[in-house]
Amino acid sequence: MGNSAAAETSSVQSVDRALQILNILADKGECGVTEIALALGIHKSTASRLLSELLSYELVEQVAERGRYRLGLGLVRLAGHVTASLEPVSGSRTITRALAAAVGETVNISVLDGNQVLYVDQVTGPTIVAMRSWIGNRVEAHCTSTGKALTAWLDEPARIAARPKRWIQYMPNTIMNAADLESELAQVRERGWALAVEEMEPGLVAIAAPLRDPYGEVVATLAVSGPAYRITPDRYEDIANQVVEAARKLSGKVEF
Amino acid sequence: MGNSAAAETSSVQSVDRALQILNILADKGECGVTEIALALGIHKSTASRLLSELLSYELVEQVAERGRYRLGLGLVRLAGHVTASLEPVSGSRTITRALAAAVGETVNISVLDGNQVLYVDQVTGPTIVAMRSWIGNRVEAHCTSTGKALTAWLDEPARIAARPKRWIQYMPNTIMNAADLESELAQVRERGWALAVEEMEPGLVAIAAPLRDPYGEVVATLAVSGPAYRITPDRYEDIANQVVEAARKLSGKVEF
DNA sequence: AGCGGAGTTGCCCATTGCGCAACACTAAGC
DNA sequence: GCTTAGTGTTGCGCAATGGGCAACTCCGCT
Repeated sequence: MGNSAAAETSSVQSVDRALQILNILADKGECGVTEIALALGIHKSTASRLLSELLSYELVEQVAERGRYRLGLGLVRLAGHVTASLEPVSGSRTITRALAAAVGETVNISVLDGNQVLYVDQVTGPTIVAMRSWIGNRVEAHCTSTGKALTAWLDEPARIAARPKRWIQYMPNTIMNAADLESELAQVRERGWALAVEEMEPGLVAIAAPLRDPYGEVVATLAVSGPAYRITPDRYEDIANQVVEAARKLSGKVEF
Repeated sequence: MGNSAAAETSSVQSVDRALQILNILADKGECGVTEIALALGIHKSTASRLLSELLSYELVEQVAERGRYRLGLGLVRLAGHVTASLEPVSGSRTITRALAAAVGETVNISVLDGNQVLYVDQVTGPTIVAMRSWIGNRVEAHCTSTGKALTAWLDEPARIAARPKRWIQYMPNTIMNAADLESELAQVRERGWALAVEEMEPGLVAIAAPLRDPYGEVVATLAVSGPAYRITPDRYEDIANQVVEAARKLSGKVEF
């Protein structure tokens, strides 16, 4: 009880426990030592020592002296290295910047994480700021253009696994059943790009194209997003063509 | 040799080693098992088992089967929870969004990390996208408005520690010595806000104000950034006033 | 085909992680 | 102000686990 499936195959129990603590804190936000000990089925002195180790690397932090724990900024620093390593080879960032400049909207790159979209890179609208950004947050795959582009080319079992557990009506336009979603994904495959118009949030329009590895597998997506009053229907085709072209250029450069 | 200072006070050696592996991968990008074992002074079978554990939680990933390792997307997911927990209390995000809408430029929140600025939150220009973003990347503190706002109110030893190890001339406007930096920080304290005009990157202008905890300590900054052709000198005062006002509102809400 | 090196895994032993007990600290109730 | 209950921390000793060794598989190079 309280042990993950990973624990069943664990070869280093104490490391496994420490990493489970990180997941518990991710789920609950903040936790006390005793609470974590109970969740893991270990003694509170054990939990305290594991937390102390994580604390020394700043993967967790204490809300107050001798108080509850939460995830720490050390994770943000490490994650920054992940996004740095995701950056395509020299010159590729110019493709996403050029696209952002040409279209005048935000451009991002995402990967599929279970049944959700995980944002891993972003270039804001016409901007000169060279700061790399990436987004740890994620949204449901079925009601975003990136999610549709990520799942459209999966085989059927994988597409079914990527469907939401519950169909929530975020917006009047939100897709609410499997048949409509499959129909939508068929259109994505036919066109080569995905569209989402006010399905997740009022006024938000996004157009996405797949990024493929050398084997042709879809490993990420490239997307443009902006407000509906700027990305009007008459611009969809043109923006889509630009996204698809940029995605084609990037597909030979990005590896995940 | 190969052991961190933390290892000297470590109470869980194997967890300590696993976390050192993460730092090694952050530094080197990619590593083999044998390389990591040598760096840590442990047997390669030990390194392999520790990596296997990190792999099962996706904190690392293998570039190829039986190949080299690098940091994994599991870190991005965990870090996303950190930024979620950094989000100010209900309603506060409206302050940064309102500021972004009013000024028409990108707004971000940063903290000081050694002698660099670590970006922890960002709202892009007038946008409807509700996705939270944060930036694991960091830049030198002395040549950004956020860095100046973060360090201006430190005591002298801390300000000296926050100076760059080497004064690199990124731009003609870049501050290149301690005296000029101290003078600039004195102005920041006097005005209550910091300015950086093309010091880090061509065309980039940023204005930042400190975010204080209930004890008045500067714990983060709020900044607006954009291109020089839009953020012209005649707009500095007005933007600064809006940033200071938004920072004042946020200071009672943000805790780190 | 042979060699060298990297990564993996079974096994056994010594070291380390862990539970126990005791302590320090804090908040709540009277 | 005192008492009680609960939380988090730490010294200690023991047994369970982590880790080194050896052997294996796999792959690239000659």
